Amino acid sequence: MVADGEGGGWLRELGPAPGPVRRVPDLAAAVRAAEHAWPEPPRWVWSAGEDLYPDLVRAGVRVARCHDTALTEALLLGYDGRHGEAASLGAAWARLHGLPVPDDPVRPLGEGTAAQPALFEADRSTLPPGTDRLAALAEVHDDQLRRIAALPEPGRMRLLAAVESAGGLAAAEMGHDGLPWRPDTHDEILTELLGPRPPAGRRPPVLADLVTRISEAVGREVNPDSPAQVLRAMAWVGHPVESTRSWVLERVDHPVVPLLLRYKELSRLHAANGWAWLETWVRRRPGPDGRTLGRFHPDYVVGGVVSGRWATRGGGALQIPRSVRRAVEADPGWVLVRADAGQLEPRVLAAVSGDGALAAAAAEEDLYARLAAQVGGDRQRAKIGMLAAMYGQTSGDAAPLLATMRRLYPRALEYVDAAARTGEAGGVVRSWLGRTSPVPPGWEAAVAGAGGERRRRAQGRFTRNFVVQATAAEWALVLLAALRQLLPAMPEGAGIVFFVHDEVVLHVPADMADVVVRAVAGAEARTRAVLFGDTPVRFPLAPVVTRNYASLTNG
DNA sequence: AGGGTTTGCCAC
DNA sequence: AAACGTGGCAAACCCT
Repeated sequence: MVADGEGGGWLRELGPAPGPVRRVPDLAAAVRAAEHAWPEPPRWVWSAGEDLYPDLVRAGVRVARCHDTALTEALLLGYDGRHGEAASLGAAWARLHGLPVPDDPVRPLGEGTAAQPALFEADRSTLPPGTDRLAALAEVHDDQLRRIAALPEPGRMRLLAAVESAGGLAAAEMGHDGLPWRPDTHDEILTELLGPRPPAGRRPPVLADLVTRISEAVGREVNPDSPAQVLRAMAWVGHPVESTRSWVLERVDHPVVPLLLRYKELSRLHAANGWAWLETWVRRRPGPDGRTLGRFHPDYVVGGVVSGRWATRGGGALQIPRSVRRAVEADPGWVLVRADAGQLEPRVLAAVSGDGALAAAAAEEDLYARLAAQVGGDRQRAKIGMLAAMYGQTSGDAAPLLATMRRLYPRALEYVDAAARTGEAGGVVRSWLGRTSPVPPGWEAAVAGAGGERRRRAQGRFTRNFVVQATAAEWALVLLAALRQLLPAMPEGAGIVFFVHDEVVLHVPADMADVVVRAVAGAEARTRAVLFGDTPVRFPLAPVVTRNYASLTNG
């Protein structure tokens, strides 16, 4: 599929017997028809779903599957150690023809709730003018299939490309539907904690009061937003500190400390998720009973993190603080279905390393409790030991615990230790499906000079964590893809509305909650089987039906 | 005035 | 308890 920038486009069936080029005046209508007319929906090949699919979704069209050449190109380049090279259709095509490779188009930063651009607006393919875009796309697609087939494990990369592409679909759909967000509840939370909303640019009353009390406690004017001024203030009152981080201040016994900590907490809320955020990111619409309903529309970036986790552009969707989650509430007559994969990373390590003892613990609902029994300590210490093994922590409490871990879970520890050694030596490691770690640019020079040994160890911690985090990220991608397939037909706006690393939230009519919960369970089973076959490791999702997000959030 | 860097905290 | 992985983001800071 190629769009013409005016709502239409060109289609051509690929495969053993390629069909003719079809010019269609209404791309959305043609896609909708194809999704229904064929015995099985097609796998759409397109050059950047990020540009195309949001427009289709806005036009009311959803597709079952796709092959996104930009996302796939980035995976294949990364596999070859070429992270960061341009991955657009124009770039891939130029490399095939030995031509100068254009940079990828720069995407605008998050646009908040501003009006969306016109249908199928931008041609960001970066192909030279006059190039037959459909032919170029087919050529790049062919080439990608060949490169995948030539890999040592083609099936894994084929799966990774498929779920990365499906992630692109899910991201656009979630961004469109949005997370149900009550502006009135958010405003109540802010007013409770900060006082009434101040005029723009002014501090809310509670913060202004704290500034006064902080200055009084110190004996001179202090702007608590300025780390430099706070450092000077602490020295002035006889408690010099090396930084103003809250865990450093917490250890200081002086009356100004509680005031500073309270100020930090509240000013963070005001700056990051205050009234300005609410205006920018939550689109309001009238609801029943005169209430105002809202939607938070994150702009997800699939594969935006080296490990394959998603990022977001603007709005901070992956860091919604616990204090405002009460504002996330299902519409009247609807419910939220929330499912998060508890202890995902140690379970992933158990599955990929094939460590029998760790897999036995990972067969349980509470992995850490089982670990504690095996380690002969308490749950908290077992958890610290496991995290230390995956993050490469060596100081503090971790050292003796690590020795125990090495003895009890030799294969699991060897798996991450080997990854760390590879990283320290400047090598690359790969996730279960083949996502590949980057080597920092200028590596040889960086490790040759002063601080080189520290750089090596840092890279070792990165690759150690990469093999686990990147595989956990693809577990989540497979889950999203499976869930998209297994969900029943639902009314407009219902479905997956939020995703953060190891957690999905669905917003559905209340009478569909049961069938959705079953779909989640089915998606987990399918994900486990597709990735790890008949492993004993479980990935408990424990889907919960609720009206309010906060009521089920830990902590 | 404007851009890049530093600091610190939020999430997983 | 505090230096152990991936990020986004805002305000202060520093320089041109």
